[in-house]
Amino acid sequence: MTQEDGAAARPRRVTVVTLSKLAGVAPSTITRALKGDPRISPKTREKISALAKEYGYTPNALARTLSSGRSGLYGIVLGPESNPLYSHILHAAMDEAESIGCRLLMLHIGMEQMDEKTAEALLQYQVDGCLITSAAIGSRAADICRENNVPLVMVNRVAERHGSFVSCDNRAGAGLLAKHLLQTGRRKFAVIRPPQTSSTARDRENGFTEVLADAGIAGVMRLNYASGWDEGYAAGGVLAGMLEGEQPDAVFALSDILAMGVIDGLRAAGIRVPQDIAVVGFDGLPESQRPTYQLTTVEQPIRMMINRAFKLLEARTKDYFLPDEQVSLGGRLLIGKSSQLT
Amino acid sequence: MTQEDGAAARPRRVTVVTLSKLAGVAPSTITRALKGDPRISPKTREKISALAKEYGYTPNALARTLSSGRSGLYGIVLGPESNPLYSHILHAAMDEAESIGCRLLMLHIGMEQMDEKTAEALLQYQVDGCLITSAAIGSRAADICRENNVPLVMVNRVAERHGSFVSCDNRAGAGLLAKHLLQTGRRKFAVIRPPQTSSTARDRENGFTEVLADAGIAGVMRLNYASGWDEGYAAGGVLAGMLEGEQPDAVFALSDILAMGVIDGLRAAGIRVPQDIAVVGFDGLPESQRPTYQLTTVEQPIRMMINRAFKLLEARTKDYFLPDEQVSLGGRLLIGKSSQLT
DNA sequence: TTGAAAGCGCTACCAT
DNA sequence: ATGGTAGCGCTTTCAA
Repeated sequence: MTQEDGAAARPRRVTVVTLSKLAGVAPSTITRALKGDPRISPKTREKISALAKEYGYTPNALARTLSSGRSGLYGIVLGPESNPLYSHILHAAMDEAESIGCRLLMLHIGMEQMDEKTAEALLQYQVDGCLITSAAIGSRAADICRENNVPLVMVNRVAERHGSFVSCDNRAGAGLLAKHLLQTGRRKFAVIRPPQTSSTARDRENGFTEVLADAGIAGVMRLNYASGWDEGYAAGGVLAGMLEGEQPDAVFALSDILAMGVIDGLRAAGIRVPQDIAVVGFDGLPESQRPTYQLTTVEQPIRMMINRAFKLLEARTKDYFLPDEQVSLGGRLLIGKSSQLT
Repeated sequence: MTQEDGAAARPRRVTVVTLSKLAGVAPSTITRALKGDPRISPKTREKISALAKEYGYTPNALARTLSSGRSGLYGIVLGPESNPLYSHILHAAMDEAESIGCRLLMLHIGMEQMDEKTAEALLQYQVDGCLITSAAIGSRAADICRENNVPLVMVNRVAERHGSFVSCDNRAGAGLLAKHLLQTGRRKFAVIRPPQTSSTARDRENGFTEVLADAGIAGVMRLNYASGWDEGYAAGGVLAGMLEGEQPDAVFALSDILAMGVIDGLRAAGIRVPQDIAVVGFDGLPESQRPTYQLTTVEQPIRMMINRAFKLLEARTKDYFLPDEQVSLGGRLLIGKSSQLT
């Protein structure tokens, strides 16, 4: 197919060759000048960058990838859209990507595992690495990545078998919540948790109950509910319907979005929060801090987590065989009116 | 750099050439066989696809793009993460992309305009087109796309000057809301709107007030508030503080997330919704249908909008010079308890 | 029905 | 300090 077909003969995009002819130098000189190679004379460099600007040259990232092996593209996999946490993670990732000059390929959203086909997209588009937040990765998909040296970093969930990850210190954070509830006089506890135990959920639950156990409290009620607002609301209704003697006076919902549902569910059934029951969550979503909730929770340092995750990824892009690295960052206890009134 | 450096000599990825040697045919035959070219004999085709499977061949999308011109990549630009609408749009777009076999490059999130640098990424990664939802595109960025024949389709906002777009019929939808409020006996109206008037906001506002005007109601109160929950909450407080005679008995918040804030703000100030004031929104977010809100609103047919948007994009990928096309889809009125009790 | 070869745009290497 | 050239992996003519 030549230039002459079609109604309008549109100008072909300007490439390094175009510029090289314009400047009367070799293509390689163009490349070097534009990427700031110190061996190029200031004069030549200036002439070339002037030309590049004038002709609106934009490098073709694909061609570059083909010859250099690096695409500047990172894959990202997000958890379900029903949890605002992932919107915030995505936003943080976008900002971080921009600051380090790379782009994000959206691969998957949802609770289900990332499938084989998605993993193949990682290869097809030659991503330099992939950020996995929450959604589990299928073993087949993980194999594909390993076989092809695509670095993977998990955020907000630990790698099941091996791999690098960045997480909030879920155990310690949950411990802070337990201590706070004990200090404010609560004695009868319930944990609302997702039925399938992710590492994150497990750590939060254990961190919570261990502190209680240390304080001599053993019997913690456990209720299984999927992790959305709707399920939390339903759980709130169930808690509200309990007999006087059975009803807990403090509830730890393993995520904020769940906790928000619990609060609404309790209130809809006439239970006062925090007077009758205190509710605490985990994540530190901005939504959970609205006046209607003022949720006591542990704030995950999302931006820092994302920053670290990209650092791990970048390092493994340069050297795939670096050993796995695990980063745990402390969360900050936010005390709101969902657990005490003053 | 040869294969021999590094600790482990990892196998080079299998390519068409690898397969061609294995099968004893030319590389072009591999390409043809794998893409189902009818000229290849069934026997050869089968042998080749068996080999491809056996050796785990994955085509390199970048190399393909370089020679064919099509990347199978679409850019996407989203509005601010504080509005769940965009999470739902993103999810719908992911599903649609999967069903047509392409991938999404996340370009920008937020209210600010998509900048020049982002537009350049469209060229660098040779995207086949770009979906713009809500965030305005800078004129410079639009120029870049036009000059380089990158098709653009807007969703949920009309193109300012020219360009294709898909939107919900905002005027008609808002009209439905007005009619409903009139039918349920409301007579004193307020519109809560964002200070900067987007086309979407304008259409909704006009569609609403025109129906009111037809019913002989002229004096509609207008309050300017940015479009998040927080601002809605503040607006609710302001409405609650109004004098008996001035207070409207029905409020149209131009988006659901804003309406949710308004409801919470009113209730926090002791105003009953819907008894004292009816509140309606626009979007049809799942969040707005929670028992705590049960918002009366107009549901945008998001999945269908996204489907149409991709169709427009695909068509313009094949022929950039197709005329602009505008699609408007009707929204569905959802009547909830935020506007009437029964 | 298949092969050969050119070329997409860029970079890296080896010369000079 | 700069030029020349091969090659990344795939597709697409043109030939056979």
